[in-house]
Amino acid sequence: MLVATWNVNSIRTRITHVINWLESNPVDVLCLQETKVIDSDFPKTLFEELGFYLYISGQKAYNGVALISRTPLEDVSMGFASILGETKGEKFDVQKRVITGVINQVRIINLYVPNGSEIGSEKYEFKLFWLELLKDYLTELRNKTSQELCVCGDFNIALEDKDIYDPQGKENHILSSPAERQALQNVLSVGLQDAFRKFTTEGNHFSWWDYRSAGFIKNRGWRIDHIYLTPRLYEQAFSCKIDIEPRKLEKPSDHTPVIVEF
DNA sequence: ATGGCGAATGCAATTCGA
Repeated sequence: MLVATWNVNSIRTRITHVINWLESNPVDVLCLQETKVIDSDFPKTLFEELGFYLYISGQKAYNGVALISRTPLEDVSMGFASILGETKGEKFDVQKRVITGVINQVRIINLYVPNGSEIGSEKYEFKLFWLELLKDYLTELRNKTSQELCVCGDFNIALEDKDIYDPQGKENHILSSPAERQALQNVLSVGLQDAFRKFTTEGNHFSWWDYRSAGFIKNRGWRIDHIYLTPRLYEQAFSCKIDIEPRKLEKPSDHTPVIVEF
């Protein structure tokens, strides 16, 4: 089975790139982030014409996640509240950042982790708290089902220095501060491993490049889009790659897809 | 240190992303 994750930075702007990519990259499930559109305006038709099933959770202008699947998914749900209950999850679900569904007894979880803006800001504190809630969400799913988890998305965190083009001084930078890394490590402690790092240990592999200052041309990138797997699935994984080709196109997303095969 | 680029909103200029 092939599962991919891609922050498209607006599905309406990127629709042609995504459709073309799916035609040459026959994945079973594609996890999209930053669709930036309300559900009624999501461009479904082109996907449906290719035979895909769509599960979407969007909002106006910001955020938004979607699962594009070749076969129907089971037990689809949106947001933290669907798993953690209204009192714990509800106020966080105003921002559409979480969607999950099951295929072949594997639970795909598609996440758009908050960016955090600046260290110490209100949004930074929100990001750290959101990650605590994510741990509860994953713990609950681990405890109440025997499903293996495939946790995909834009995590907005570079976990190691080698995930940054120039890590010097980046401990004071959003996406790589010690508190963010610790928060993600805490999430992973529920029993998740980085599929990409099973196959590639060296640095200089990135999934996001800034539009500004010719970030991609200069390969000034960050690896912030990840696929994490529970142990049995991790054992079964036989490839995990970053496809930088879509980042070379006209009017690209600033992120590029990551694909796992298991 | 700052700003740079791109998208959405809504129709100019601002907010947000990472």
